[in-house]
Amino acid sequence: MSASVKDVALQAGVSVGTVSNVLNHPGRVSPDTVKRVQKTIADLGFVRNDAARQLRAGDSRTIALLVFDAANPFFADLARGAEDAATTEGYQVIVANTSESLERELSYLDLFEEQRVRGILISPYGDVEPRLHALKKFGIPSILVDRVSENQGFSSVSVDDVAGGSIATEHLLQKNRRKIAFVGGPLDIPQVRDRLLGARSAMESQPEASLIVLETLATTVLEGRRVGHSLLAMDEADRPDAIFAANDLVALGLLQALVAAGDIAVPGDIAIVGYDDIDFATSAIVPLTSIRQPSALMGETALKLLKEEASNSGMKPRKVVFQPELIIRSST
Amino acid sequence: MSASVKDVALQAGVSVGTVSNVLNHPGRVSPDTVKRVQKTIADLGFVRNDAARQLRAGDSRTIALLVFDAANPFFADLARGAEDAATTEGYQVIVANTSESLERELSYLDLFEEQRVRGILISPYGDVEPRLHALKKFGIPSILVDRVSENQGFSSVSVDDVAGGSIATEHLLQKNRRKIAFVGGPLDIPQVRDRLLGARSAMESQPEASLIVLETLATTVLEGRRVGHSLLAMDEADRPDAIFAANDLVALGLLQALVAAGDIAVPGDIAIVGYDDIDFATSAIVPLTSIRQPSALMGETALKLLKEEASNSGMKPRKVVFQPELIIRSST
DNA sequence: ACCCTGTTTTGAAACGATTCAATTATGAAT
DNA sequence: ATTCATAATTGAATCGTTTCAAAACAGGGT
Repeated sequence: MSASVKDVALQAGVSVGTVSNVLNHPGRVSPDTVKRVQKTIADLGFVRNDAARQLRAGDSRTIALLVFDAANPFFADLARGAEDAATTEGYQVIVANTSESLERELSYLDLFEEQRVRGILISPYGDVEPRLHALKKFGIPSILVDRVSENQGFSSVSVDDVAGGSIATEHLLQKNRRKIAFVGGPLDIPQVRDRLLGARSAMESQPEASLIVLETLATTVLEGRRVGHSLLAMDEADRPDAIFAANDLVALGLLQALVAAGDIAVPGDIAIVGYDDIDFATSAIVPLTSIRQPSALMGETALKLLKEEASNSGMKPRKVVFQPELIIRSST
Repeated sequence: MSASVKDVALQAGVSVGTVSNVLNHPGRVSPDTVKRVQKTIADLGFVRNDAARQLRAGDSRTIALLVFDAANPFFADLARGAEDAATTEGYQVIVANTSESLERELSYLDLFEEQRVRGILISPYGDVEPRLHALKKFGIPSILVDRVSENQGFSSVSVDDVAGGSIATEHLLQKNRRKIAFVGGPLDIPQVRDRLLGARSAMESQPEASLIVLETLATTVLEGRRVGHSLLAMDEADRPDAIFAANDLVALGLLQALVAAGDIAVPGDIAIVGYDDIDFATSAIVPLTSIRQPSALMGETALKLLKEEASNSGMKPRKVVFQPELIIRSST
């Protein structure tokens, strides 16, 4: 159907080897020949078949980025960072979204293995380290983003979530809040767990303060709204006077539910801190205090680590940890 | 390095053809043999090489989705719709983001051509129809999303942006606003142009009302904020009393700038209508009136159209147009 | 025994690039 | 003229699958 390297060779009066060289090592070919072959390529509309290229050459230019919630702007920013870095490095990034399904997560990993991608950037949802180990043995390195390796087996780029949780909670305590609720989940997601852990450790400095945990099924706006409504239904005396939300989406959902009702003031009755500092936190109904993570920089860093690991498979895992930053706005 | 179909064949005591059949047409192979081969595959950790598969079989299972702003939740929703549909159809979607760069847009199209993807879903940024035509001739169909084909050459899934613009503007007029500003850009993006067109046509019913256009460089929160500040700097008498923003991101940016200043009330002094009805519109500082598009459904529909076109290349282009819906909230 | 009809299985021939050892051209130096 | 070193070109072998015509097998029915 479409022209192959052989057709080009025939038409240009050279051998297939020369055509391939024009494509991949133009320096080895005389300038005249390069020009002639390129003209023929244009005339015939030849387009190199990447499957054949990859089969023979053995290396892919594609890097996969696997996240569990592409709707979260935090991941969109992270992806952009990775993509920008990839473009300058000559790689291509494909983004896949598992929508918080372990099944999909594994099935995408299978796919990437069949495709022999050059490497994987993953913000894991389930317990995939064993699978990633197998991939590594197979020759496909992974970098964990927004999470550290459980057993030091992988390089990672993350933010100190324990510190973040602690900063957020300290801030609330400092504002004289004493009945704090942590809203987020599921709790087996490490990011969520660590943020909670940080919150707990901050609580220790204030023995008379209490922390309750309201677990959600996902860290989404919808779940936040759900919890918000359940807070409205609560007896006023029992209500917390502050909330630390596991991420901004949950925080925004809470805000929607609480503020829409009109009889709960933020931060008057309840102060709220979110996490991620997404763009929309600024323009929220009550501009949201949040913990900022350098999302694009994280994506960029992860890609660079991966690049090194891909070209030098014997490397020791490295761990880059960024520090989170408290951004104070009206919600506290 | 890794086991091939030949290794499996050898180890299992069958021919390579049989191994391939176990993989692709298990019905043709006796149950015993299937079981034996599958065990060997597991033992050897064989993973099919997709490049080889695609080279020989000639067809790819991959569909590309190319958008110009992955940070816009509208596109994230659209992508999710397409992904979900793809999974059930046995396809895989890879998402690529051009960040509003024509150069990147073309370079991704080149890449997809080399990869012989099964088809392309694209929300075009620049004038890519000629390029898409070439791809079609080459055997790669495209579906336009969120935009119709200029010359009827391609199937498309879109929302009637002219109607949307008109609905939004009528709503403002009905609220007795007479000095309306359209904020968005660049104006050569068809979506923006059409929304403006709709606004203009709605204006005709109110000759004494005026429409000014404040063009932005991109439809982002940042640009919205920039325009917002320039409005603040304006003489109060000259200020518009209503804004129709080309999308919700711009509207949220405007809100941030206007409301933060404190001396402009929304909707008191200026009413605002956005476009897309993203999740965050609800939880905005002033919940945003917006024009809703069925984003996930659009993605799903686009994928289905593509699937049909991929298996039957002679099809006439079809055009699916959804109707936009006005969602009224506090900002008007 | 033999024929016939399905089922299974086989294995060589693609697919379209890249690679690399071998060959040929080029031209400067003697 | 001849030699030699270097540059440019060749083309067969290879990557790991799938395909498909042909061969082998199984098991009734006569």
